[in-house]
Amino acid sequence: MKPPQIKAPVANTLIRSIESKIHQKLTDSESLSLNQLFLPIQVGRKDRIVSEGKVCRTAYLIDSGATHTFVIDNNGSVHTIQFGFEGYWVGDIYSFFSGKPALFNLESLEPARLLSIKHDDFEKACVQIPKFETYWRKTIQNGYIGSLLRIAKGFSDDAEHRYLSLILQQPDLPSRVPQYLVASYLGIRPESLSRIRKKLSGRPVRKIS
Amino acid sequence: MKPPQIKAPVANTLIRSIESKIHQKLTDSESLSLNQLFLPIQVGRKDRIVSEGKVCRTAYLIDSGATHTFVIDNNGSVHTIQFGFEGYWVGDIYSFFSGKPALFNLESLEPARLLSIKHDDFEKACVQIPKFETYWRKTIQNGYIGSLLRIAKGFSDDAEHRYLSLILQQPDLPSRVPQYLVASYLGIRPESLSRIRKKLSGRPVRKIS
DNA sequence: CGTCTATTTGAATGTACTCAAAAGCGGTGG
DNA sequence: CCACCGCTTTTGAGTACATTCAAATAGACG
Repeated sequence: MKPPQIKAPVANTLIRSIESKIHQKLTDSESLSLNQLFLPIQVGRKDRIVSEGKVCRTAYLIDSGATHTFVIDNNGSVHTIQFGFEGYWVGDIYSFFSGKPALFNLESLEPARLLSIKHDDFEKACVQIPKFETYWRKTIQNGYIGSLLRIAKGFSDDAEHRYLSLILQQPDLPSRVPQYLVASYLGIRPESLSRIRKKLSGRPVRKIS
Repeated sequence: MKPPQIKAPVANTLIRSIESKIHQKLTDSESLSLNQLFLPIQVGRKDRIVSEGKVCRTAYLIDSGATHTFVIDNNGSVHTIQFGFEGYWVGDIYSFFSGKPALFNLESLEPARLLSIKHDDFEKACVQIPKFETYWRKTIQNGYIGSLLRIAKGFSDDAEHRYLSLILQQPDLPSRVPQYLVASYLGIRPESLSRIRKKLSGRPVRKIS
């Protein structure tokens, strides 16, 4: 529950992420200030980072590793909202900003290094470093657009097409994420994804020798 | 294509929207500056405001009326991304910020009055009036959270439950939006929604046994 | 190696879809 | 005022895709 803190300096994943998104360099002073506000943490495999129903006023930028954000429905089924990889912001944005109980769960899929920032420090960063605020606005705008597109695609395409366009966009996803979670992201059952893959491969995956 | 401009002063829908969201009052000077950046426009019924594939660097705050944002898939079917009512921001956020062709279409459902702002003026507003920037960040954060929730709900619930929770949240929606568009929002065909409604109406809320 | 989890496969079921047509509703003009 | 027209909603019959339940197989890890 309480991940060990790391003493090592903040990786420049954060700085690189900001500079590439706002197309500007940060001054050394700005980088230093930001580094002081972020705290690197290390998590293991399948560690729960945020739990639905509990307040979490920390946001995380993934330095390395992978995570998934999900909800659990009345039947106990997992539904993946988002996978996170290097450079992704994860956490429960609702709880982070409102201070109310989180809507989603966040877990690591593999050992991961996260750059964490508390809400108060986040607000400070926005005030002290305007470039950071700009960076955040762009980040969240992109996230919003992405989720709208996902809604649109979810309607237009059947599961097979959704799977194909997913692995087209993120070819390494199947190798980093178990298949049943990919299914939960696509909104189908693991069995259905298995059948879709079988159909796409044209023959039983296993019996070719 | 080119809606008539209105000479009347900007309604205080904008000011009220900002003040209620940031929990602060605007000064007269701030209100005045904002009013100068927004241009009210009037559109009729079923007027196209933004078209997929065309750049639209204007955003709209609905003063009165209703809109819908949608995509059209390969089969020519309409899929509703969002309905807009009084106080909602509408437009293609992707095109607005990136300057690239819009991903979505925007149409009025009934005659509507919109407060429009061009991208350049939007940027000015963010710089000149920090409260506006805060307001915008909260607005877009809420939009993002809402779309994530919609994705989550879309998975967990079947069409009947999605319909029920929709009319629970927005009871007046069926009276303002044609049923086939409600269906397109729920991700089902009009025939299916008709059957769902029939089933729900045919079944008493509480069966006497 | 054995255990646990993940994936695959089979068979029956169900929900929403397609295609087709009828009925309802609202507005307009004769 | 009524007849007609276009659009929306309803209904019917057959179909497709994904689900559920159940079980076998494959893989990962200690």
